[in-house]
Amino acid sequence: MTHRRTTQVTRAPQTPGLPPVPQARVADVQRLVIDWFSRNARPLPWREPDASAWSILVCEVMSQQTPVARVLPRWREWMRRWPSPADLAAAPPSDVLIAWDSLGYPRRALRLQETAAAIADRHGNQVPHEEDRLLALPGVGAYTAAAVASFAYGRRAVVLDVNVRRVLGRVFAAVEHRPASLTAAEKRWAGALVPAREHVEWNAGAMELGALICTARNPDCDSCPLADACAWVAAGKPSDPTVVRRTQAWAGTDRQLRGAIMKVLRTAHDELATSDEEQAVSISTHLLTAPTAELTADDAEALARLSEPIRKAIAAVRDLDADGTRTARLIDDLVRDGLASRSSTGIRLP
DNA sequence: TGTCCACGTCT
DNA sequence: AAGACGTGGAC
Repeated sequence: MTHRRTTQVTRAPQTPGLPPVPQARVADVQRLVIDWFSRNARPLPWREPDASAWSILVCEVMSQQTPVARVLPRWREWMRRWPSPADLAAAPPSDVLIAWDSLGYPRRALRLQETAAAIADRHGNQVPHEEDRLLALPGVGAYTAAAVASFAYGRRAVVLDVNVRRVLGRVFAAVEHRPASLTAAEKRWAGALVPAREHVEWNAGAMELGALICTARNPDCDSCPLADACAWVAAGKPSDPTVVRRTQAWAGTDRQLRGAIMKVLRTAHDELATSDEEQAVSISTHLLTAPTAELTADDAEALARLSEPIRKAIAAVRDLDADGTRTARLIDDLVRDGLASRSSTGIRLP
């Protein structure tokens, strides 16, 4: 501990629920996080010094909503195939969606390709440095723009994801969670905590701490470098009764069924793309949407000609919607949103 | 086995 | 500005 006066506070604006923080505490916490990160950072490829800004942007978009372990193999494949934005912009969307695999939220893949085209066309194939220009790219919001500015270009940015918000909230405000929506006031408050130097290490370290130690459910405070400095620990780790954990409905939702339809299209395209014929990669809409009772012997033969993975993917769709009416409607939506396209013989990836 | 969880962007 | 958006692994 420093022996500076602990009554000295930052110039952070007064923010409801977010206390002013003594400067000395801030300096201690910054040092602890940065030192911890230097010893405990996972050796991820996008953290290598030679990682391109493009590779970092791709990683950040993939990592939205998705754990590192699932991102890693797809990110490697993407970087091998599309090492620059222009490479991705030139790829067929079907290849992009297949390479996205089951990362989830396939719209992110399409937006990433739109972003690649924008960078190739308007930014000389170079990922922009400025947060406001990054923010203008499709699929890039406040978090991703700040993360790229910080991690790819070393700019002093306020990187606030749910991990950082949770760590800062616990350490400085003794609260278990932050409310769902990120306000401008909270961003200003957090911005006052970003050090003038080593801000990249601070940003990355706070995220890493939130991901590995200061987790939402079972924080490993025994291993935490901030345990002695943590207001939440000092307060006895109070749980916040106002926090309602949202449990998204999943079973029976359109999202679930859409995912199953997309899996059919990916599987079919991947396995059947041996010729240029539309027919080869299309799946008869009828096989997906006909009520089970109306499937004919011809339909059964058509199914039998397909490979087992495709049949299983189709069966998954039919299990979720034996009636076929929802499937038909969702296929319309997918086509409208550019995730699928119609051909003379059925439905396929765009 | 299922239930819970992750949590940024867009509209 | 609350809700939609996908998936698989942890518990």
